[in-house]
Amino acid sequence: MAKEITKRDENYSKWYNEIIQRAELAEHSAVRGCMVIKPTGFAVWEAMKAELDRMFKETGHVNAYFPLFIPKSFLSKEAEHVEGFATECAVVTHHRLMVDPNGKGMVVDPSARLEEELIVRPTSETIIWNTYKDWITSYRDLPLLINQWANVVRWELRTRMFLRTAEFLWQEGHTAHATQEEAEDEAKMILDIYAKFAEEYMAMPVVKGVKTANERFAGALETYTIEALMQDGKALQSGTSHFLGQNFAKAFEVKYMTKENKEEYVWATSWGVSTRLMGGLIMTHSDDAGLVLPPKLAPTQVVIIPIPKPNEEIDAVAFKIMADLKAKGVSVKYDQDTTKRPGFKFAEHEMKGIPVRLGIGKRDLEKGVVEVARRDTKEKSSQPVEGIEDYIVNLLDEIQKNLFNRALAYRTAHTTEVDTWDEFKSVLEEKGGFISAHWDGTTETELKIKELTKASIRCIALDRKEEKGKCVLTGNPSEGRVLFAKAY
RNA sequence: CCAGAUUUAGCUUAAUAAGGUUUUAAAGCGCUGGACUUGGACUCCAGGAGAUGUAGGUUCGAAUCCUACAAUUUGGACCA
Repeated sequence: MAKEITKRDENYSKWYNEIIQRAELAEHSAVRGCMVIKPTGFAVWEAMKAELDRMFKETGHVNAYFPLFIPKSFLSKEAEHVEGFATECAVVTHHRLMVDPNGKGMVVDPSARLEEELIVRPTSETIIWNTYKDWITSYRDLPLLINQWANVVRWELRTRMFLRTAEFLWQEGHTAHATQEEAEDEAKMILDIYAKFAEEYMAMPVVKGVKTANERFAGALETYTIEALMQDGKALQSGTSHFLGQNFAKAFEVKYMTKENKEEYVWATSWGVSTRLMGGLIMTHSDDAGLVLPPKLAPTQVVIIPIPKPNEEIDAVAFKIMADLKAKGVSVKYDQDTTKRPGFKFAEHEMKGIPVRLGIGKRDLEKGVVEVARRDTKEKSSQPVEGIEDYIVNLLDEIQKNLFNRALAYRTAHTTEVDTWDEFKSVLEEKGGFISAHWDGTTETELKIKELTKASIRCIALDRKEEKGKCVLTGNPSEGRVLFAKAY
């Protein structure tokens, strides 16, 4: 295996794939478009999941589980919804195999055809709303705030590790409310949770916004999104929260009795983030030396390396430091492998993104210090063994902040206001990133711009300032700027 | 799904511009055992295992040429 990985500015896609391989996050499986998430990668996902789950529960949501299979007829009950997913569904048609009468191996038993074909869920709105119909009869049953952690399948034609795979893991929240306002508030609150999670835990700055009609979830009245900017200047839609209005309630006849004894349709939301966040995490922070993980999500936050190899004296100090760190809630590993040299270990743990490395050698011990190397800046310093645990706790915090600030600075530097079409094209071509420009509000213009430049409207930022202007393409009046970018 | 590229052992690569001499497909790394080693992927000794993506075709003879399929990959179309 080569020592170095491909550099970001040489071939970003290749770099991304190599990081995943070398950091042992995931690998391709024997099934086309599906990946194996390896223990290291899954540990990061579990850390993300644990925090998100906590945040959902804190705001009154509960977990449940709905079936993997959805009767085909369910999917077609909401017209826009089915249209959005029809082209990427895996369909179960049979339930039995038999020995091939003409040869070796197994074939599908033609007599075992299902009466109604089943769709492997691409998302669960339909099966869930079919269920909610029975659960909701009174205003007393509302709001209904349910989340599920599940896998879904979307038959993608072109896949990329974590960013777009045929099967992926996610959470999908599905809520029912008595009033429109309550449902809209729910969708926005979840967006806030997503943004908070992305920024505080993933150290990934995001723009909160709403999608244009064209980019909206199939079946939603409003789609809120968090958009992040990757190091290659492309945007990543990282989480979405949808206000579904009464579309699904009407399609599945979900009505409740108000206090006034009147029958009303409920108001709905759905929202989700997926293992795609892993892709965002990798691309936001990592560098040409490998993966960089923010301390709050790193399965191992500190690694201790004995130089040149473990001995009694070094072990004693290492175990003491480990115990002190563990007592402070820091996850730490002591690399006692005697078959690898320190230099190899340094590079290996850098590749895997461990935030802090401690090196302990005889010379260090004589001086009562250890070497502390931080992954984000690659800076090294000697620190006294005495009180090292407090130093590390602060350092982890500092690294977490630095990663966020660094990513934010990148995004700020790569968000460009443009007012002319020529400028739009040249910035997109030469610099990339978000382009903040006026848009006349029509789908027609949006599609035209996409056709001409491949840039789409990522979102209309929630905090954008009102500002009269002229559409960058058509010159028609505009109420404010929107964010354009090429996207994953 | 469209266009291009790729596919030889766990990984990386070799096998003359050209199908054939000992091609009985070669090697390095990794693996196993040992030595050495106080700061960046060493070095040395010993050991064992391992491959031409799949299916056809051309040929006296195919890793090498052709076709199809598959997977991967880059760019695109499509896509919450």
